[in-house]
Amino acid sequence: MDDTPGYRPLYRQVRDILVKRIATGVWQAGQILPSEGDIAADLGVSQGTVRKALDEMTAENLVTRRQGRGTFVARHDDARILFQFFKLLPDTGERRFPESRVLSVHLGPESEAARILDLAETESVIRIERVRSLDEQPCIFEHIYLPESLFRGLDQRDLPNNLYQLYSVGYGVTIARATERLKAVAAQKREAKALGGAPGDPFLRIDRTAYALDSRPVEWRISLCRTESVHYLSDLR
Amino acid sequence: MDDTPGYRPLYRQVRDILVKRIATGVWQAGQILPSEGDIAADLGVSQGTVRKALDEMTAENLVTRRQGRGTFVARHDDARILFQFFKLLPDTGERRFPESRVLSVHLGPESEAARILDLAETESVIRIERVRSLDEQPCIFEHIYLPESLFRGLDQRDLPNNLYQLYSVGYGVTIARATERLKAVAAQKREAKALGGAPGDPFLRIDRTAYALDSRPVEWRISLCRTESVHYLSDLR
DNA sequence: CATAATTTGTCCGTATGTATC
DNA sequence: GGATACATACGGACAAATTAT
Repeated sequence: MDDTPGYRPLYRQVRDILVKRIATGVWQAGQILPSEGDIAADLGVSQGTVRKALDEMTAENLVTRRQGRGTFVARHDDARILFQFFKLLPDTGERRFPESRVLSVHLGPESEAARILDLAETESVIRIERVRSLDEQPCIFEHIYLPESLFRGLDQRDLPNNLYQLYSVGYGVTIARATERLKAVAAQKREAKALGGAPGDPFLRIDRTAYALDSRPVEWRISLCRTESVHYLSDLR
Repeated sequence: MDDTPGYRPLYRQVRDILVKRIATGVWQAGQILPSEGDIAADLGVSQGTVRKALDEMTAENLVTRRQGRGTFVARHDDARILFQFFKLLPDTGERRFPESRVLSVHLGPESEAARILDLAETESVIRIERVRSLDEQPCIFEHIYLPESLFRGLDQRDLPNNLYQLYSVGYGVTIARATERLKAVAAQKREAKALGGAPGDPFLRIDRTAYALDSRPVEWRISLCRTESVHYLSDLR
């Protein structure tokens, strides 16, 4: 897609400028952007060019546009998380947001996490363990790793269900996209017990790396799921 | 998305017309479309409107556009299948197309498949079983169900590795998108043996329904995967 | 409640750039 | 070089939705 860094179309340069303004907090989550015309005048380009830049950003889920109202910086509200980042659904019934119960929060170096998060091996990492439930039924055992440098003090907080909103509102870190790698594995004793299964049961293991607006990896997450009555949904198009 | 069927923007009406021309074989896979200007003149709209319609179709992987050359109906070549429809990758090394070995082909009614494919319960269904390998290592046991009415004679053919290309070239059925539901399950004797595992081993079960251009379900596929050294890749954005 | 102003959505036309043949 | 086709950029006009007056 971008094999010629020597030349970037104007609308893409505009996009980069707008993304940077969001990334650096000039425009914050939920806030309204200036109108297309104002941005165009500000940057000295045509309204159509701004429009194309915003169209791209809409496709990337970075902004939402509403006719007659304006363009808004996308928020990590529950609805968005649910559709964009939470792919585990009950076999029957509605898509729901899972309840979370935190088991532990630790702090210290962790070499594997450091490698994935692109940190020095000795850098401190926040490690969270929690169990998530759908319909009062525990079904996900989750290990989360964060660079402490980006989320200082997060380990002292009461952790909400929707972590990505906390990253955004509390630390100015916006998760823009993620990559998940799935495997089927045999349940360990501890996870099995927490989810009401038996050791050796087949569990779905989701290995997620999440990236911020500037494309840096900022969260590593391992989710072990008991998929008796839930499934992972993937749309191919 | 389409909550007001009373009004469709012009560019979307144009899109629908163009999709129908592909679906009915007026323009076939791999063929070049008329230029934007010619289509615009033909339909009596501006070139910009045709452009927006084609932009949408590009995003849906229905056509590919190449500057200086033209717009082409997307083909189900190996590269496209590999990226759009085959999400299972080796843990280390390159993305590769799996080899396939057909175990059996049967023909007859099958109530569960009929339900998913939206057929009458008595309608005949083609059922294919095959094993797929990555790097000489069998890792997928696959059950495939097709409506015989759409694919008459397919059960008598030599089945190629790339089935979607056969659907397209041989039967004019273009797979446009698919939905996959993933679970972790315990391996059955037969599947385990075929893939070199043991009964009870955790296998990844992929339940796929694939839809044609007109949004009708035309293929149901269950893939059981031994994910020892491969994983399912899902990009969230 | 009606009207005006604002903002995005759609549609059109034109000119120029870039890639391909 | 020339012809063709898509890509980019600009500008204008009207429609539809929302908000302020």
